[in-house]
Amino acid sequence: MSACTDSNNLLPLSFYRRQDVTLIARELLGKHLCTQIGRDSVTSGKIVETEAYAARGDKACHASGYNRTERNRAMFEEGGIAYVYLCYGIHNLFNVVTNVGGEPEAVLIRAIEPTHGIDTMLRRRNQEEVTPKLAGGPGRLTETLGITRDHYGLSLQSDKIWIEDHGSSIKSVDINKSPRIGVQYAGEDSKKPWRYTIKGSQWVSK
DNA sequence: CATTTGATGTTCT
DNA sequence: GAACATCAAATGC
Repeated sequence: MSACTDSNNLLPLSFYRRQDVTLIARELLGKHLCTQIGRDSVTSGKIVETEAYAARGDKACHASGYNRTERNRAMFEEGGIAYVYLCYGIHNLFNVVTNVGGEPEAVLIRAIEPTHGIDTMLRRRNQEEVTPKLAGGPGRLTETLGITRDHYGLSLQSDKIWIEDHGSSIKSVDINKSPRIGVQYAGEDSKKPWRYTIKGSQWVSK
């Protein structure tokens, strides 16, 4: 068993295939994102920051208006797979595809609190000690976990990337809601409070 | 400290 | 050719 804890904790496909992406984004807080890449040990951390995106009524979404492109094709699939894309020519950003097929919605994972495989994560990021810079921010997080576009479209029940529920759910009162980062181009939709963080966590991006 | 800039490569117009 | 769901290093106080 290569999982960081117990495969009984694996998030089921039914979690991803629900119709409310902002609910899923909030419920992903406190879950554990895990990877096992190549011959490296398992690396994982607790999700502390997410953002929701939807094709319907959200100009910030890559699939806004149900516009199909080569890049966003994974978002049109059934929920429960990875949508990874290159941002600013440098960074791979990792999203969880949600909802049913043909209804493109996704949750961008923006920060984790590192928990397992610390040595491997420090090596990947060329860091000496664990700080919020290690995995706080969507580009840092993928580098820390070894996620690249090679994992585009990969199932989140695969043995490379998966998400576990360790039983803690974050209460609504403990979630901060704010506008999403870097989406001014979306006009009015940039004001939607679809960025979610765990209140008081030192691990969220700055 | 805060703010600016340079890096980098797809995608879409 | 412009824009881009970013980051680290350099510069300005």
